[in-house]
Amino acid sequence: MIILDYRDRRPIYEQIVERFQELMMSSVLEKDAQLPSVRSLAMDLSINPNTIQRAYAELERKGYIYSVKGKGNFVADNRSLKDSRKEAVLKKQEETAMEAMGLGVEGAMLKRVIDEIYEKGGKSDD
Amino acid sequence: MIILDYRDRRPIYEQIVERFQELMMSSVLEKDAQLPSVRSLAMDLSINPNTIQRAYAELERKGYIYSVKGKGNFVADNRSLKDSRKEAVLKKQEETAMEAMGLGVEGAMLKRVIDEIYEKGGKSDD
DNA sequence: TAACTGTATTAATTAAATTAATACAGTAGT
DNA sequence: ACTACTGTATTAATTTAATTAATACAGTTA
Repeated sequence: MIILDYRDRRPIYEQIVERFQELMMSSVLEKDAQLPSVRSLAMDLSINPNTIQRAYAELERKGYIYSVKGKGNFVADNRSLKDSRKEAVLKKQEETAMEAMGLGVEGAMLKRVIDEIYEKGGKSDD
Repeated sequence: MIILDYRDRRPIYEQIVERFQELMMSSVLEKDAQLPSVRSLAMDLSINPNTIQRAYAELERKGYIYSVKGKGNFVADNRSLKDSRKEAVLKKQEETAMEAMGLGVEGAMLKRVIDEIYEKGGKSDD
């Protein structure tokens, strides 16, 4: 479920946070699903439990999970988080378009990429 | 020309590298333009010259600049680098579209963002 | 009670970025 | 030749953050 990249210059706990966010935002992990326990995931990844603890604390701080002492960590209601994510994606789209324009890439080219992705995904919107 | 963000968790030298890359990819700095000297930029930013040295070494390694001992550092011929950047931007566009699709954002919405950016930029492509 | 779960805390270790202090070498102008 | 710039290289010290280690305490479940 989680794969660490030690060449990545970002800290381990951050990689873990991001990976779980992806799994939750893409609905692979759904509301109230239980995350691996701090100690078991630490064993799996061969790292210190404190590092998992830190990652989970971060996920909770951001509202992605909630924890119940003695029971475990669980995926939070993430509908509002998905909405935030949508906004962030649109901002990312703006940045991409800005840079593309600066490089002389035509807008039509970007649109073509979008069409390819959405066709593959089985969706059609226009 | 360069502004450092000390809250940014990325190292200073990396911020400097990225900022110069932006300036060169957007043609604000053109081929053979001279960069500030190692020592003067270090003074301006109130940091150690070694840090600038490292940033410039990185820029040279990546092919963005060339250095002439005794004279200074200069913007390299960056036509091929701009081509690489175009490819990277298209890849970024793919990722954005993938995530957007996963979140249920319609492709038409992404295209609308693109149109807005390109209109503002004075360009028209379709 | 045993075996899980999460949380908190403090200290030690590790790794990387940054600074500091030099030294050496090429260029340009006087 | 001298001065004042430029880049490059090197070594050590400092600083900061991530990670590990070792515990302790608390709630859950059977």
